[in-house]
Amino acid sequence: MSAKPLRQVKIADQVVGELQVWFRSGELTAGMRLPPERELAAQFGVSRTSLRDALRRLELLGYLDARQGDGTYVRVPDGDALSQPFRNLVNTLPHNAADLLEFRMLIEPEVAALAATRLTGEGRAALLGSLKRQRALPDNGPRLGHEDALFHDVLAQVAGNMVVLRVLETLRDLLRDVRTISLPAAGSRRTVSEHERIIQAVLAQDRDGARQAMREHLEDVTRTYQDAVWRRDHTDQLALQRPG
Amino acid sequence: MSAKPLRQVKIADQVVGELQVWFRSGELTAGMRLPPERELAAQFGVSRTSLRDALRRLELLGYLDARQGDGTYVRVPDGDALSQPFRNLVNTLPHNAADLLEFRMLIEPEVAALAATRLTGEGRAALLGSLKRQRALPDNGPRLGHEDALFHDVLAQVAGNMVVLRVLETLRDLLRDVRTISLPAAGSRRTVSEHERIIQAVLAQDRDGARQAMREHLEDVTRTYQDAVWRRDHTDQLALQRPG
DNA sequence: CCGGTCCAGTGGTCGGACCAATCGATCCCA
DNA sequence: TGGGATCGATTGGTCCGACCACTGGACCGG
Repeated sequence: MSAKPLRQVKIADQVVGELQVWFRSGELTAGMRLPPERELAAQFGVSRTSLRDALRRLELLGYLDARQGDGTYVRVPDGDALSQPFRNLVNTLPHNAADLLEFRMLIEPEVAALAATRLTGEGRAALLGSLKRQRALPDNGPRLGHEDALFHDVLAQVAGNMVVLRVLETLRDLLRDVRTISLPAAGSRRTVSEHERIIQAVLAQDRDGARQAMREHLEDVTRTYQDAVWRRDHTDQLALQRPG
Repeated sequence: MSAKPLRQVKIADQVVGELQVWFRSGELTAGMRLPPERELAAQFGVSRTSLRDALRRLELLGYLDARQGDGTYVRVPDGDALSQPFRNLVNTLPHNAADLLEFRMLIEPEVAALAATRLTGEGRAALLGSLKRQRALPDNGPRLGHEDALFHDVLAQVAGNMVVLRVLETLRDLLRDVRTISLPAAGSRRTVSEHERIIQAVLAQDRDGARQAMREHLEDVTRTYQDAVWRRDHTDQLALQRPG
């Protein structure tokens, strides 16, 4: 006679509910360590499987942080968790390099502009450190790609929006072909000098300058990439005709 | 000596990645049933535990629907499914809502600018149709939110970038509650007139004007939202002091 | 042709075992 | 005595095999 459950309530769901109640009671505050899984499972009267299921969900939503060999800690969800719908979306969508590149070109100049307005002492130090490491790089060495990614990451961090930071990371990951092709073609000297221009503008808190520098940098990367691809496709044709 | 892995990569994470590859290959379409868990686990060479872990994550994000006794089905996440797990997160932690609003403010002005440069006959018709419907709306009726979402969708469609379109859609879903707060506060007249200004700029293929109009519109929305929240929180305080 | 029954297959739950990472106490040596 | 290496207990991560709960469809009887 009562409402029929359209969806069988899973045990993990109930546990999630109980844990949320526990959270809201204020008894659990950020940084605290939860009891061990085996203990919690016994306490709730469920198997460790179901208990873990509940914990994983809360972890995915950013409320928990499980560390192997240590414990599970309470934390307050930040943009890291919120970025997941976007990351999954981009990862699931059919890959279209043009759309992804354009998307990045929409976002990142604004990120540079934001960074210029939100520069802190830490941010200044991080940017200078990145610049120093980039300058010390050997020409076209294998670490250029890594430092390049790191630079963009630091910049997004200075901008202070975790969601945007993670989304940009995902975009870069999906566009790694672009990087491996266009970076060597551009050469580390050119890349680093373009980065330097961006950094200088941010350090000067020149909002428009930072945006413009980043825009030109990305346009340059895109152009180099397209040229390199065009050249590769055409030399491939020639290579087939040559021995070796 | 090499980079230290800050986060141990879990098996379920890898499986999620492989499933995402499968998704975007187009081989899996909505409504399809996945192979049984036992079979999939064998196929990926992992235990059923880890495989289930991956499936549960994709289920939480709205990409899968598991039915006991039947099977696990592929689905395209609608706004509800996608935003529901995260809605609490947005509503209870203002910092997260701010990140999302800022993210939107980064993207959408550029989308408006893009739309202005890529306007086609179809796009013109769609925008005019949207404007007409918006004008015919009763003041603060229930359909205002719907038409508002539709307007932004049409605009992104005119801009012609599928990735950006879907990202903005997700953003709006996550911010749904924000909209229900700020829209009535602004009133439909003001909202529609701001939309109209954007549409006019796009129709005139005025790139900078469209960007600027959208930026001001979003700033207005954000300000209205913050005011409304501030007022709500403070009237809550007063309500506590009053009887009833 | 209809309705009920039964059964194979599927996701959900369980318990136990072992692996792997971490922390901290302990021990050893300079 | 101080510092560093070692080892063990603890904890989350993974695997396995079994069983439960539910569903859809085949089968059967009227």
